[in-house]
Amino acid sequence: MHSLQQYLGHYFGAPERDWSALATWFEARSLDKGDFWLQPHQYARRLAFVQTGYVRIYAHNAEGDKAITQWIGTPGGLVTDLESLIFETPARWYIQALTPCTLYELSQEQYLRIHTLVPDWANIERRFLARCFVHLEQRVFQQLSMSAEERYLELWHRAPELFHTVPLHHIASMLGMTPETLSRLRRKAIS
Amino acid sequence: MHSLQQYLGHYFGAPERDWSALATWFEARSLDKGDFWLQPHQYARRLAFVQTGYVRIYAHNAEGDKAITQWIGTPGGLVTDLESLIFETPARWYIQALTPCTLYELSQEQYLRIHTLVPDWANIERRFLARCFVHLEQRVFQQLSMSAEERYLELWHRAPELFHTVPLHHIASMLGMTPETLSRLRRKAIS
DNA sequence: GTGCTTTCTTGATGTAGATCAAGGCGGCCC
DNA sequence: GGGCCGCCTTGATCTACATCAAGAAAGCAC
Repeated sequence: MHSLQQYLGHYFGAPERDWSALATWFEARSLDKGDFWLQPHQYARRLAFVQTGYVRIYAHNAEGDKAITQWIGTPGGLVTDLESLIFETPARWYIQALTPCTLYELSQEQYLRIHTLVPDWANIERRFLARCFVHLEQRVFQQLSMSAEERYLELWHRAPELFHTVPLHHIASMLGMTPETLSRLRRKAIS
Repeated sequence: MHSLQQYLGHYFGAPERDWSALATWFEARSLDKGDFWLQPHQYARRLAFVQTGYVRIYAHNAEGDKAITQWIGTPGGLVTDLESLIFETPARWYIQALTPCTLYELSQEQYLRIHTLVPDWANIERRFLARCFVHLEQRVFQQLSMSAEERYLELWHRAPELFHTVPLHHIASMLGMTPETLSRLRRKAIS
């Protein structure tokens, strides 16, 4: 468990800076398991750092018969619907607590005023958004270049705690495979 | 064929603005078919708009035995290695001309000075980077939720000109399938 | 605790898409 | 123009992964 200030430093790429002033702008909030933090057609109007617990970001496929988990937010992670927040459009993602959660929320208005508090915010935000982009670029590349087994092993090494904290079928969905396939790959990896 | 100013307006989300001053900061450059605009371990130090021609952005898989096309840059599109440009790290992508190309280049130094020319550049750039992020988010979602055939049809509707301007095996790679599969899907779609 | 729901596993079978191999054809170089 | 090479297609075969179905185990409500 770390402090909000550490999360800010980590996410915005300046861990040595004093983020305490900005940290006071956030508000704590808790979610029960299953609660929705956001649903499609709402407007995001806020972002949040996960303090404890796990949330999944998902949407339905075009046919509407399957829920696709795009991402699982973990402690220290930031969650929002970026498109909705920045462009003030209706959200496209469900964001739902997979476990009881505590979050630190920042409203859109406060977010847009960070530059009055942090002089070089424009530069920090630029690097933050670029980091997010590069991360997704990497994910696209993985999906184009790796097998289901390789994707599973990569996640297992990067975030092993996920596998005993959230339902495995959501992990399978995020990795682009069925729960059965994930189950078999796990058995294979253990032996 | 459109002007650089139109590309700027389109990419930075302000088509009505007068971009002529910034446009003078760009330099024209041409590439022959097969030329590399960037290779891994170089530093990007610039970005470019494609005026005419097509470029592919690719990298080798972990085993090093396959080249994975991440993206094909088309006229009006912007190409760079964002991570290398923003964080001044060695590039990870090859960027290569698939056809003879003309580009408009902007150096990293000029890029970092745009804010002196465009007062609300911070906001424009923020929206630009967020747009890029959302675009990749959509791509990840497509790969998680759509079949090879659906991905092919989606690209065919969105960018049909690609299919008669660049080698199909690069398109197949970008779509996450083999050239044989793309060939069979094309035949199926025609009939 | 009892019952119900959700999750996970396992096996049997099906299939989308990969791989392997070969041939045609068009562009391009000399 | 002849020859070569890159590209695309086609067929045969293979396999990674999906689907379908069932049962065990664990969590949760009451």
